[in-house]
Amino acid sequence: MTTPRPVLRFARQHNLDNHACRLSSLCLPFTLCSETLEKFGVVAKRNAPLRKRDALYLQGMPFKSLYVIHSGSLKQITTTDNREEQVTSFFLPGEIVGLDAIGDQRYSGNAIALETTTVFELPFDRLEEVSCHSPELRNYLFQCMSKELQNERLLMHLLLRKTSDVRLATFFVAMSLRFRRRGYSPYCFNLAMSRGDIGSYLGLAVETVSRLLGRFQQQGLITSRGREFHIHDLETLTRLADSNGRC
Amino acid sequence: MTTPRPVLRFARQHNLDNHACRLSSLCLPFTLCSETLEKFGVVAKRNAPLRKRDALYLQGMPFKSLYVIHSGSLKQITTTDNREEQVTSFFLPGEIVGLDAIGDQRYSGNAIALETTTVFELPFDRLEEVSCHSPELRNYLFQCMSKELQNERLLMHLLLRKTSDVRLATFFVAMSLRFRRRGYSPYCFNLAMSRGDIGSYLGLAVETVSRLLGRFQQQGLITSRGREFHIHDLETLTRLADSNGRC
DNA sequence: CGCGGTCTTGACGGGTGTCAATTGTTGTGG
DNA sequence: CCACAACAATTGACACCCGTCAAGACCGCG
Repeated sequence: MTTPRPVLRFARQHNLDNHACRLSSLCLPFTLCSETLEKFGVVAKRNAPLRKRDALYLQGMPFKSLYVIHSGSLKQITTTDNREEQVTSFFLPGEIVGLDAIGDQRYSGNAIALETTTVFELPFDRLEEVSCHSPELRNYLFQCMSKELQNERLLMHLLLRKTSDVRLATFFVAMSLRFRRRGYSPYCFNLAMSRGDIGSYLGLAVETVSRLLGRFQQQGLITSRGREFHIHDLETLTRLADSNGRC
Repeated sequence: MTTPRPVLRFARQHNLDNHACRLSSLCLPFTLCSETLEKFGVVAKRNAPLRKRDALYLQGMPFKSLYVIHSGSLKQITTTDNREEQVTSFFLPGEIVGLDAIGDQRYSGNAIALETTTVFELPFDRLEEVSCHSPELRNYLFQCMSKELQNERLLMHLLLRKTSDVRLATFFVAMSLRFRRRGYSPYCFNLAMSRGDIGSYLGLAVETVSRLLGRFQQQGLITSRGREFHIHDLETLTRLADSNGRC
């Protein structure tokens, strides 16, 4: 038979030589003083683009670098002992990938490109070097991780006791925020992930996601054509996300 | 009427003078070289004990210090815009409290003592100073946060799609592990939190928790008398926690 | 002893996962 | 360029888990 679709092209892309590149074009979630940004930039290398379904890293690989998404998007999938696959995160442009790998020095899942995606690589040993002399950078990293930890904790614990519609509404509000923060329209965006990915991320069955999308559309909250989403009533969507869930 | 039970004694305890104290007696989740431990110890101050229901800090208070539990236990409760209260974490001896506050420089919930509890205070500005000259300490902090982030992410996303029995089994297995790591028996321990706290943490109704405890007991997996738990069959409990949930 | 809070147990209904069938979309090869 | 296969998304029917409400038991504490 024909060679199976090469899901992973990690080796290939890893052999390419990278060129140093400024990060000034990245709208990072926090503001950095230009000096710190500079130092950050010195460390960053631009990698060759990933194509859809390529892996940036694989679960269990030794941790070497953090990455910042330049364009495109990633999902992180963790496989449990049980052979269950679980989407644990989505990453959009400007967001830092791999923070959860520092702890045990291994990546905690497969990072898969959802579309053509380019990233900057931040070798962690270089980061550590630089952070010796730059308190700003050090604090920046601390803040990134702490914020993510806080978000994750609160969001997940909230979602645990909420109905599917609240979960999905929360998802859209969060996505809208992330796009707004990047300077894009918070009302109209493409989500490269599949319904199945969204379901896995939110702990819902694909069918439920699909049904809810239909209902939201019927209620005039959003319209979805394929993977393009328009948000018409962000306010009630937000109210729904903040609501008790079980009413 | 009599003065209402003083739930919060933060001010009182904060006015007491603290004395410096070694952390060597703490079984931290990761091993530190003695030199780093020393430096850590220089920073630590021992605080006056908290009584049950006292708060170590309150949601929204400016972040100043991390804390390490010496004895006792804490829960962290976050109140949403909606006046919903959500238990986001439990902290046992040796564990670090407050990591999720570094990001926005404010504590993200109320830290409430579940029993008489003593903590060491680690003023963050001192930590930052010391971490300038100690790569070990810096890395240790990074690792703590990263590990917690990874745990939280995977655990929560897994729980999202699991049935109540799997959630509770997971909770017990995790607790058992945490006690074992501290050198205590993984088969017999006291959990100072109420059923309601456990339910909130796992996203389950109190009644469900109670029913499940009954079922587990009936199946010979555990026995529970009040807040004292004996684990009889950790293996099947683990298998249950790792199972698909919906079978 | 009696009160308030915590825990347990029962009955009921709605939300959501599972299974199954259909349609739409993407990508590959003739 | 079309045909076909593989995959993704939608829609419906049904069962069952679990949240809600309600009542009662247990416990600590004054």
